[in-house]
Amino acid sequence: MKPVFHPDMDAVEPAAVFAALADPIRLGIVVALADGAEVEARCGSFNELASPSLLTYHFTKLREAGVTRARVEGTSRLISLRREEFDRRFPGLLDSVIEAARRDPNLPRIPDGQLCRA
Amino acid sequence: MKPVFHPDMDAVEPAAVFAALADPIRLGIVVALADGAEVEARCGSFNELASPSLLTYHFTKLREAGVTRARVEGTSRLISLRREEFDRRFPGLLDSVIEAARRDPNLPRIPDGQLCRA
DNA sequence: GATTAATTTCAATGATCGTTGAATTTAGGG
DNA sequence: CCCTAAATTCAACGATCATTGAAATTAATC
Repeated sequence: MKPVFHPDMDAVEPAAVFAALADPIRLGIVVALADGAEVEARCGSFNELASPSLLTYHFTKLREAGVTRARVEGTSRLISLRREEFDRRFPGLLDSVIEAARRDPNLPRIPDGQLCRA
Repeated sequence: MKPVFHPDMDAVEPAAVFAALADPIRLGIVVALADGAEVEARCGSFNELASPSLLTYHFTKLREAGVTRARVEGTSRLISLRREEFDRRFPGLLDSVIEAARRDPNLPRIPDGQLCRA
């Protein structure tokens, strides 16, 4: 498995972050990761948001914007928010983003307990 | 002068807001409006960020996303942030957005005192 | 009413975006 | 070693994006 690229948080530009958040599916992923019981989630947990191929595309966008992290484990990938690092770089931003997105009625949601790391 | 459209703040979607903020020039406009001495600014105040034609395009994006307001006065248009309304809808978001953008070293800046409404 | 300054409109461009589907990689279990 | 599950890669598509420049609008001023 080839290593996954994660940008230096200091090199992450605000405009790039907002570009990553400018999509309902990606916002849905962020909210699910923030609200889910598990800190890490398999890509497959999001299968009802989009096709696997499209999910890979969206995960890449989020990861390259510094929002998420990906960890390889066997044939799975575990996705999580880069909470602490991101908050240090952009204090308060992720919280208000999540709070804003959480109230959006027509964001794609994934049922509770469907996020798993196993 | 034909009236300018402003969306109902309740109808503004988070993803659309982030799309509006996902551009350096528009972020520069938002920061300038937030930090400038004048609450309202003429479009022409931003002439060194982009051509007039391109500025119109960017102002439209910001306005349709609920971020800014435009008021017609004579041959000019006065741009301002929709602060209170926006904050009521998305508490804390604009503040952390501006704070994040303010620290971006390669955002286009407009010199202090160059914003004017006259 | 002609002139001028501020801004918009419009058509055109190349670039990027979100999406699809089919083919490929990778790793674990029989 | 084969099979299956999980996810990526790749080429293609139409849609939207940021940008340009030339032409049109609009209103204050002479």
